[in-house]
Amino acid sequence: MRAVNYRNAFAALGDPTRRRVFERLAHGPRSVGDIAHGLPVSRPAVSQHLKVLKEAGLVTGHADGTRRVYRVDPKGLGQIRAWFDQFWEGALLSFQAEVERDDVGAESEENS
Amino acid sequence: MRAVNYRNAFAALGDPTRRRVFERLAHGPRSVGDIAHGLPVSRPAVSQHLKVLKEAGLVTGHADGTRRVYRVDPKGLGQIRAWFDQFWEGALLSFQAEVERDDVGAESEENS
DNA sequence: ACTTACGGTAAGTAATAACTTACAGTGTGA
DNA sequence: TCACACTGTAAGTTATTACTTACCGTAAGT
Repeated sequence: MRAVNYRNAFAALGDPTRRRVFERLAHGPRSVGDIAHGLPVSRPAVSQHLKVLKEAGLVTGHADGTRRVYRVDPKGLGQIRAWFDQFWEGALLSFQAEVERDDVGAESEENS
Repeated sequence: MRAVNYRNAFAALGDPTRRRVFERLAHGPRSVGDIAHGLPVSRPAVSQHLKVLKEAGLVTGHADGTRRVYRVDPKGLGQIRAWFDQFWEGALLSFQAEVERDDVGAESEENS
């Protein structure tokens, strides 16, 4: 059995196409062919993405006739959110503490 | 000017080592060598990870003597959170309409 | 039973990226 | 100025992975 942690979830959502698949599912349950229709990849590719998303605990799938209907799994979503929230608070706090200590008004550094 | 979207952020946090670097920064600003000390990768690897995190808008870096001190960028964090929240609500609502599942309590597994 | 629709899996390929060592650049102290 | 400490970058290697086509199993309609 897979880990179903935020670890895999982040890796899963890291891929653009896979994130696209996930976003479609957020609008409601959909079949595989339905998801693939409109995406620039083949249906097998979508199946593989769904497999990864499922193992990451982000989606669940159940049979409906010959179709496979997938939907977002709120449990997996909650795990990422939990990890992120712990982060959000901690990082924000330690940042605000810095701001108050010495003035950090200059955010001039940008990447190339 | 870079996109600084949640897109790059997810890809950035997808890598375990890079996420490790990011987590260290959440405890407070640190120098590159400080981050690398204790990680199973070389210092140049950490530098490369920091570059990716910076381009993803997740961290910022400023010079302090010969050291480079990095810290978490709350702006980048906020962008992911915004994307995630929009998702969280929408997906959860359309799902809760169907069934009432249990919450996000189950989190115990580890791997590798 | 036959045919069709739908989707998961196998196998193979090509692009990405995470890592290494070697080197260059910059700031600090004697 | 010389030596040292710290870090970013270059170049190269290796493992991962996202994608393709081909195939197989299963469910529904005729």
